[in-house]
Amino acid sequence: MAESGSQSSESLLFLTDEQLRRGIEAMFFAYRGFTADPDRILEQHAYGRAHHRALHFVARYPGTTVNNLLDILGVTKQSLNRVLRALVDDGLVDSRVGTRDKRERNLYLTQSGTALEQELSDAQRSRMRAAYRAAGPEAVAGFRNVLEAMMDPEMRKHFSDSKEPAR
Amino acid sequence: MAESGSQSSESLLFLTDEQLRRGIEAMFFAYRGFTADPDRILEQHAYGRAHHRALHFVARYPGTTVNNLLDILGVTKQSLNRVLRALVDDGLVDSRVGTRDKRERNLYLTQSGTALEQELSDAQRSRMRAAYRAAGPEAVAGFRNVLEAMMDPEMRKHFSDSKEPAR
DNA sequence: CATTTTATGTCAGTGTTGTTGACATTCCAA
DNA sequence: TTGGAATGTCAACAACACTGACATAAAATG
Repeated sequence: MAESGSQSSESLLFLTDEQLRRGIEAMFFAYRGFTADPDRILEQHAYGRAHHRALHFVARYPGTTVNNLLDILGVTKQSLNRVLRALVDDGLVDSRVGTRDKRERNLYLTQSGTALEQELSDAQRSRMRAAYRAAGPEAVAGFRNVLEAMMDPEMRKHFSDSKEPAR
Repeated sequence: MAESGSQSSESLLFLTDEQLRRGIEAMFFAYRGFTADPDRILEQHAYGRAHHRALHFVARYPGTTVNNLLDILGVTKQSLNRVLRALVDDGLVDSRVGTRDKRERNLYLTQSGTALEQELSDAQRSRMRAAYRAAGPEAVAGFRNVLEAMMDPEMRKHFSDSKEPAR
């Protein structure tokens, strides 16, 4: 991938504290933009980012268990449970007792859950698409490579597995 | 900047929802990694991310005013005030009545404030540097371009101005 | 000079999201 | 049958955001 430039990695990778600081601030400001659109939608439904994250990963892994979500989201079960309960009570998430292991709950989005997840997802994808277009194709690969390198290693599996999952 | 690839932008910028979803998850997981190291340090000092952000931008703009910080951080004055008061009370930030305009407060880091900010900054820069090194120089430019395009336009000024500020 | 606006600080109340700790239930597995 | 895993729930608490209201000082404006 890449390495199409004329200069070697070493000569370009002299990183001043100033350059790193700019990268840090870019993450800060960009993450605000990244969450801004979904936040506005969530507000209308009296939900927060925690609900968005739950909806996202239930949509991503239909039938996932609570424990799997806990691992991905990195919060306590009490915290996740509060959020999931609200979504289940409101009829956005269906929590079915596991067939193989009846202690587990398999989580699915209902029709209205799918609808909200789509609405949130569309908004977030729209901004991501615009940013990708503005930055250009090479930037997209670089963006993802830096982000992946910035993750905690344990999290990388959630990101790396199923490179292009069954579609 | 870039465009050194052999394919045109258009052919590479066919973005599937799947690719966009991966970008979204990359942001989510990477931001967690991005804040993980400072969070651990802050915990020991009974501070949170809000304190880190305040320290960062006071260090970045010594003598800045409360109003300017409010604009950058995008929180309410009550929220910022709580954080600033703690930092001032603990002797990490010096709040001096403005000379030109006495309504304003000019904010500076004290010696111990500088020390903590350095500690936090070092940790965060260290991870950023590692990510940059792992991803390579082309990735760095792409990373920053995508992030900048993802920001809300109003925020871009805080990021773009003083490209390489007086050093 | 009087009035208004601006910058800041503060108090009270509320909501979301996270945390610990404790305890109950269900059920797989040794 | 006992132990432990998976889940759910209750209570309490903390960080960090919010709104609304009010106070003070000083600049700006008429």
